[in-house]
Amino acid sequence: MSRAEQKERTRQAIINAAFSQLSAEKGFASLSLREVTREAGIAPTSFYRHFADMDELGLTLVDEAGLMLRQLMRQARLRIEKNGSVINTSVQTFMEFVADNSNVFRLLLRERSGTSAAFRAAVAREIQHFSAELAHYLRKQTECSAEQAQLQAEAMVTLVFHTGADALDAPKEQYAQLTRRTVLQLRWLAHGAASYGRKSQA
Amino acid sequence: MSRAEQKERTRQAIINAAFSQLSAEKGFASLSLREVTREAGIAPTSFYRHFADMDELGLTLVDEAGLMLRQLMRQARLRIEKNGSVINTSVQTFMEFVADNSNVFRLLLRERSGTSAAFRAAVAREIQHFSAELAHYLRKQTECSAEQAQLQAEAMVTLVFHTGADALDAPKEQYAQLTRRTVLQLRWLAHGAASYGRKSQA
DNA sequence: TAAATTAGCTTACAGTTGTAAGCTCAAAGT
DNA sequence: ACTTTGAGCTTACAACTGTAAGCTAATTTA
Repeated sequence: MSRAEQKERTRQAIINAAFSQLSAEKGFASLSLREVTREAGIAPTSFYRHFADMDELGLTLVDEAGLMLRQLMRQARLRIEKNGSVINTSVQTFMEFVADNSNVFRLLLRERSGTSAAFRAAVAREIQHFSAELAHYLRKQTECSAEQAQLQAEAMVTLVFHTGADALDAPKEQYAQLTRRTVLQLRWLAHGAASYGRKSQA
Repeated sequence: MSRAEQKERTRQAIINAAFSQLSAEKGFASLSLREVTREAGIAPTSFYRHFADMDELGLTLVDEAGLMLRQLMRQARLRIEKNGSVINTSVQTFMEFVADNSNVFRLLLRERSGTSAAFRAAVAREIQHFSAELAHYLRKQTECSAEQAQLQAEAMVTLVFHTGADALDAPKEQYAQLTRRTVLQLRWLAHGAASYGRKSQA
């Protein structure tokens, strides 16, 4: 095995260890370098061969999470093309993502309002991509100004994220209801933006 | 000074010390008992005369924050009666609260998705009160079912909270724009809920 | 007035943390 | 074949954490 190959392998081991230690009870802030390296199977000080400090690891995790979000969008896009209903399919897909990758979603959710400005900015950027894609769809479906579409998309993402957060603490039996409620909220928003915008082109 | 009086005084000193150590860079989780007692002017172990552990202190802080939220609502109510515009006045009032009590708002914002289930529940309860009051107003203004009003209120609170979070990282010059955008989102929501609900009484 | 209570103190300990210094030894470069 | 590089190791240290044990002194109660 080549040297670079091995290095990349332990790097991934560190990342995986970090992700696996995140949970409902443990956020990134309370992760310790020693615990992570212990799980990754290396000595504490070897950590520095890969990351300058825990913050650098954290930003890497956020990037990976953002990547997953983008994959999620791709998946949603496919399902929308088959299904047609943008709102319903999107929310459904997102809820599945939250259920299947709760640790990843929790990371984004927490660091969005966390104690590191760099983390907050990183998460905000990832969510921004997400909203921009949604805004693109909205413009295709309902014709309106780019600014309006963006504002509407941001509101929708905010509502969906919030529902995702609720889902983390709710039993699975409630997912359907949570989804239903959110879909209704989004429909109101879409409906209101369309008709209200027609009256006054703000 | 009576004994109970003095005790209450240092209890408040602890609470104040804790609040003052919260900041953009430091969340409740990274508060240390020793630091808090140092600022409160007592010995570390004296802490236990007032709280069983840091969690108990934290829940107290959340309660105090909820109290401030309720005061905020009362203030908003007064201003609405004079001003008339529910949405605009509410958002305005809320943004002032965030600006003037950013540490308090940050506490709620963070612990809402924090690592302690008890904290999350406590924050959720406070926000629930907030939404319920708003729902009450919505029912008076636009007639609709209680369930619809509640759902609409929750969406509005979610959007306003999110804007508050954005405001924490934004320069004050942007507050006006943030407010304007949010008001627009809320109007869409209100408008959509009214007209969409008329078509299909969900 | 004598006894009981208790807020706050001092001292102490065991555990954890991040990270500096320097070694080993296998892969990569020349 | 010889040298250089560098991933991972061991050891070590200073800083900090929460909290247990027990004392002091002042208020409260009997």
